[in-house]
Amino acid sequence: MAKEITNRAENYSQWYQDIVKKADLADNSAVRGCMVIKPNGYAIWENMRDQLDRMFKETGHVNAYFPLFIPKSFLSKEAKHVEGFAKECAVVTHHRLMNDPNGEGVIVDPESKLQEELIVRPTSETIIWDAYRGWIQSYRDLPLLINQWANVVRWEMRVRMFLRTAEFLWQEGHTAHATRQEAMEETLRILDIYAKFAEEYMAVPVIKGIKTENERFAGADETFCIEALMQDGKALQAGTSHFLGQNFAKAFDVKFVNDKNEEEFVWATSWGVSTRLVGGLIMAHSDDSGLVLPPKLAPVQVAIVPIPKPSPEIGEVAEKIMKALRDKGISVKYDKDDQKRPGFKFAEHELRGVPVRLGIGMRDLEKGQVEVARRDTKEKTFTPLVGVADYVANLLDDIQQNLFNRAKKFREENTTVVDSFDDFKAIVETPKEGMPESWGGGFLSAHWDGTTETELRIKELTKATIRCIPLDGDEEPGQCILTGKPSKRRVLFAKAY
RNA sequence: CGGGGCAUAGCGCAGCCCGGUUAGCGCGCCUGCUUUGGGAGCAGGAGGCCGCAGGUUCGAAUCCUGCUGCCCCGACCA
Repeated sequence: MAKEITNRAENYSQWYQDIVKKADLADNSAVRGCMVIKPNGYAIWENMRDQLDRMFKETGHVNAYFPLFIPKSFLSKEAKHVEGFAKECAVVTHHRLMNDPNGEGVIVDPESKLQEELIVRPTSETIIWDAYRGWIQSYRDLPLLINQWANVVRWEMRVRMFLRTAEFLWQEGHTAHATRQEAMEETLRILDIYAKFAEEYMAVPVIKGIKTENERFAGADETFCIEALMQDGKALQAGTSHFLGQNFAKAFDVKFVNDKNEEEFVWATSWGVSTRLVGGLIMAHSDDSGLVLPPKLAPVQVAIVPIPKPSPEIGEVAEKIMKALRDKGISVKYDKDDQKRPGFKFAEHELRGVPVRLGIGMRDLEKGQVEVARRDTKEKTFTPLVGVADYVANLLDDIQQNLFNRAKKFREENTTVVDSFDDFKAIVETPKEGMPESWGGGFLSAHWDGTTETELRIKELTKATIRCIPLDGDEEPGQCILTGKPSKRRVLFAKAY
């Protein structure tokens, strides 16, 4: 059939792409590395955005908007920061086009060269801290808790729908604080929000941790992250929260006067999640029939399919069910297309990841029941029409929980404690039965001597990197799996997206 | 940015090696009839500058050169 998708175990990345395309989430665009997010995909992002926005506001943050363009000179003010992003910046050099004198369309007007070139933001620390200098004088101006929803551009070599695109949508929080401790608390508060969002809304279990120096955000003193495991045994960094210390305050000369009338540099954080989360959501739950969405983020939570086709009787019942569901805040769609047969609609709603499908036929009406199909397990059952809204509401909760439990069980089964480099290598390199051919090996918990040199050597030998030093990891003396040198605790390795 | 593959109707493909009338097939689309509890059947119909630009030839989807885009695998990254 036209809508068939590649088997997940056969070719994971093709499977992923098939879902993105056939569930109508996104399209490739005329510009390499950029994508068109279609209504179906954008609706998922909107749900994510709305929930996160709520959580940010509940913790005292406000939204603002800073410019897309950053003067080139700003990037170089923070040495590490420029090092991190220089290789992937789009640069605006001119501001005008003109008709080609040779009649070949338009060309860049050479007369319109900018005095100072502009960088399309890869992230906004620099332009925001330049603005903050003017906003902050006293400790009474702090903390400054600002978030922005924006697009950013990072000129990536290799792109993948949602997971890594040249332009992507995200939120970036940029906060300013009077003390180191306050800034650190903010960094961790946001990390908790991200973890809660991932687990409770995306139904994706995450490990909270600290990045190694090597994986740290350019310009940060400390980077915290949430890491999730995808169904092909590879890790996905789902969100980062950075403790920036006074690096940007010093680079942009942002000082404040404390309550003892002393001048100090401001302490900072920044944090973000992006449309990458949509990619993570797809890879965490979906199956060979298509997208599987957690009810809390699904644009359509319930689809009602008349069997065999719409009729006044069925329509009347469907209306009643829809009203009852909507009264409970459940989004529902009545599929009244009379050209398509039920089987087609079933497959279509499964492909699009609708969590619950209700089927109503004349037989059901006679018996006063509806057929209920859940997307996560594909189980079907019948429930009385009376009380169907309560039944569905409970079922949605159950699906949400089941997806999380399933993903968590998968992660637990694919997290291995390793004590020798041979075992480590074997786990990373050995394909796993029933799993995609590109199996990444899952999470590996192992000892590491704490040096970047060893980290890079392990990456070179196995392609696995240190995803994080888990926050809840216990101190446990041991020996580095590569060098045998002493280690205080285990860290989490994986092949990563 | 390196290595490999692909580019033919909206989507998926055949044809190309070995050049030769109107370029095929499946799905989708349009019309009609019959169907209808898991991707309907029949009949008719529309839809193509064969990725782009050059070249070879009487003649190019097919051969040659260059370009562009996409995919896979590496290096880089969220």
